[in-house]
Amino acid sequence: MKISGASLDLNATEYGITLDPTFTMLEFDGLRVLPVQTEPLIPGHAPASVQVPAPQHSSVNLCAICADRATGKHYGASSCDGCKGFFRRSVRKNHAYTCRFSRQCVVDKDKRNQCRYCRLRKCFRAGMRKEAVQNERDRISCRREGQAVGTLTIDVLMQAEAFTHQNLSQNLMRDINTKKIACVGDVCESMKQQLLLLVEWAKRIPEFCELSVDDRVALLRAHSAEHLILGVARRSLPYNDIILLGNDFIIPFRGTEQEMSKVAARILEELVRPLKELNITDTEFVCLKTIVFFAPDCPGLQCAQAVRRLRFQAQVLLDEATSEQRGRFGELLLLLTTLQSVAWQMVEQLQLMRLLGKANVDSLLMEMLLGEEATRGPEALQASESDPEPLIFSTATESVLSRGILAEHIPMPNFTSVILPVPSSLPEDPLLPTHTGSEVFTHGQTADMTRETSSSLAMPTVHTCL
Amino acid sequence: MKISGASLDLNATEYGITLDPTFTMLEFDGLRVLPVQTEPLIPGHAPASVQVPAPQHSSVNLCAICADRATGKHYGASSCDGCKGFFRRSVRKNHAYTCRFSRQCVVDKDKRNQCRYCRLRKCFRAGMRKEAVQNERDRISCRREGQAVGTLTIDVLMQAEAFTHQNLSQNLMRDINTKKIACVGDVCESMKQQLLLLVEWAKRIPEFCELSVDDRVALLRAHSAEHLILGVARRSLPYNDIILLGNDFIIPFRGTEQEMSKVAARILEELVRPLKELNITDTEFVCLKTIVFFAPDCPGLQCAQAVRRLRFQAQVLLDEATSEQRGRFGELLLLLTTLQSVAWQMVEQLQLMRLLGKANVDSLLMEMLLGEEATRGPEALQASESDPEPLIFSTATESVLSRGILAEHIPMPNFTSVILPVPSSLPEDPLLPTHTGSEVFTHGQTADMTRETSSSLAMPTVHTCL
DNA sequence: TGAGTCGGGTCAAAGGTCCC
DNA sequence: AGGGACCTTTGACCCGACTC
Repeated sequence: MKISGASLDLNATEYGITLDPTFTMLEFDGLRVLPVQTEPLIPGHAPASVQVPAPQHSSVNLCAICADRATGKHYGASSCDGCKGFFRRSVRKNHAYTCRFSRQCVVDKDKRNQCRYCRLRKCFRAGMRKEAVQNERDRISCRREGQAVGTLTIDVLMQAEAFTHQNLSQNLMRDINTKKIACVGDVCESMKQQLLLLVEWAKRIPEFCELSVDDRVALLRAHSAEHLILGVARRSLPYNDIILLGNDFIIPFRGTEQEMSKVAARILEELVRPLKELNITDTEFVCLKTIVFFAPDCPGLQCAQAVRRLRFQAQVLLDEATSEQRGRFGELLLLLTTLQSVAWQMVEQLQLMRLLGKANVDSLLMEMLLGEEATRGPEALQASESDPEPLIFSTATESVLSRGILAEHIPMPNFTSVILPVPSSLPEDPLLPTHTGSEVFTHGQTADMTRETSSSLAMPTVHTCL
Repeated sequence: MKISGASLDLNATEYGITLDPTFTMLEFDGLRVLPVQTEPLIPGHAPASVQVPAPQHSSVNLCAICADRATGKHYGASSCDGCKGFFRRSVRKNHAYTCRFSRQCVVDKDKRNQCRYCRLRKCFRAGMRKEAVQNERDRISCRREGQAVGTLTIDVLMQAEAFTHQNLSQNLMRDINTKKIACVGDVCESMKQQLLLLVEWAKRIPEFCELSVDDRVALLRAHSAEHLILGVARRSLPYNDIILLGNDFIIPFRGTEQEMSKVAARILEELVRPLKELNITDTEFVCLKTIVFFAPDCPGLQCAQAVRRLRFQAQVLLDEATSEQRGRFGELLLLLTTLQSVAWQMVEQLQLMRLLGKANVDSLLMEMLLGEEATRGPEALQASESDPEPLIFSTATESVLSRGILAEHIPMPNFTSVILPVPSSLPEDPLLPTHTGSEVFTHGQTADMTRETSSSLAMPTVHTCL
């Protein structure tokens, strides 16, 4: 805050009392030696117009303190740069000088640095006002400092994202009209691919890799449905009323299977459309994705506080990435409630279709989307819950219900599994060769990829992917 | 002028951590403007686009960035000449500033030159647009409108909120230990009270009253569960591990009925705890509530765009109410996904208990929370759906499932009802006499209130409440 | 039409920088 | 550890096209 209105007054008083009892700023306004010149200035016209006692080197051109060449009026007095700087520094730092002699030192160009007390006094007497010295301002120089609130950076997130998009440009090449309409099986295949990519994406975030295995698994399980929806919505941004899957199939707004049409319509209407209107950038997208990913309320999280910090960093990054447009940050964040709603509807739909035998849901989807372990049926899961609440239904339908919301907050039981090594930092080359990437993720080679990524076990689970 | 050499250091200490140096403000080019509204605003009324929390005097004359005297609207925000020039120079020269502190510097008349990063960011947040800065002297013929935020104000929201809290202080008087533990019936009673209060709250927002009846009903139905949870979380903030209902019953963290304990635990853990940590203010609370309320994705909404604008205004108000603390706005908004999750779990739990006969769910709860009309069973609702999708289950269990998520986006069929008059603007005295309020909402008089509020029909519905 | 608004621009006098 | 020559930024003020 403002220090020393008081101390400066004290300072001035001190000068006034010891030297010149009549010394005050107001009086100086009156008995100013130099003309106070506040008349309307004509632009381009020198302010020296009025008072011209001496022809050439009028006093306006001379420093009123030391008679050096003046560079203009400063703080109320025509002065040189030296006296200007001296006055500013003295006032800013609230310096208290003392005269070693009898306070009658000559202050001129040569001797102005011999007595700071007398120089400052002459500044005041020449009309300089301490009020004209402003607050310290921002630095101009371009040297950079300051550091991050956390370690999460846009760069890391963008690189992780780039990895999952090596097939995107290829898809864009092909005409959208030549793509085939997806059946339920195609959708499931695409989801599986994307979930594996999500795991790979996460593994490229060093902060994720530093978490415990259980927490990594918990995070991957918790909001995978949102990530699928978010990803598909982003991929579909360039098109109209068409959802483009990761394996190059499409879901049109109309004319698809009933089971998928509702979710598809909501994706297009409630997510793709707003995202189009916002014209979301890549930076914003990865921030949103990261915010969804580091979900501190995720059930069974051991280190929820660390996850909360990471999400905080991510949302601050998004805030900064959007700060040029009022309301944009909020609009993007509010899309997450919509995303959650659509994702849950998709999960319920999937669960329903699985129970009706309309969809062949494999173990990875079971674990990450439906929140169940592939090796067990829903009954086994229920039996393993520690909650003593009596079972209300024992039919498969209960599973639909409980998977939706209730069971989301039942911690998964740990089970032994093979954990593949996790990189402790970013790999030397975070991007796989483009060739491999585009080949692996092309439709028709899904099985290869699955086998490749989870090689040590026949059955893919989140644990084995890590 | 005042001297404040120490202020920066003070700030630095206060802010603590600092942030990423690589950030630049002006790296984006083609950002579009948000939910574009070109609606005709009342000329001459031009509400201050942004206003500082406190003053209610003519904020139109104050600079939205630094609160200096404004010289008019510049680049989309009411601002002073200094901020006008600063914004133009920054945009023209494509400056990239860096905050030396933690990007939450105070920007006011005295300190506006201390951090150009934070000043520029505040310019954007106040509504200034890069596009409004022209390159040369040639003017763009089309005189762009100043993007006014809207008519929603903190004052109106706070007054509406005050109405619903007339009984709060009374409750606080009584010792928390003397309160009784709620049974399921008490919870349902409390919910009904609170839902009626929600209707009254909404009716005190002029912008709500200007919507069509169908839209008003749709909004009230859409997120009532979230409002119940949000309200109960806020009411419980002063206590530890105890949920305080509106009718003065309590739900302890442990020792309540199984059906309620899970939801109660999540409310305490995932909502009350973070809200305590954030120490949410009343202003922030009403903004959050309003954001939840004006849900543009709400099914069956005719005028979704208007609702979107209102939510936009509300989130900008929240942003401004939180702008002094970095990350706070985002943390508050992210609580809404948690709120949604908890609310849905509560609805499923309630649905379950209703089906099991454990809870006596009356018609208002049915309509607002479970999304069904009281006069019909679930079968009737399904039969009225226009969607030709074949029924999969015809048991009551299907209803549980579909109510959860699927049916949320099935538009409710219209039905004739009695509509009580809606005030077209704020009533002369927006607050009912305290006497009436505190009596009506005291526990034990719920039946009276219900009868009073929906007097024209024996059966309360949202329509009749309006 | 004439006052009001909001783009543009200018430049005195603030500021900061950095070698001495 | 200042001093001061030299450069940058600020903002009060003005102009002019356009609107009401």
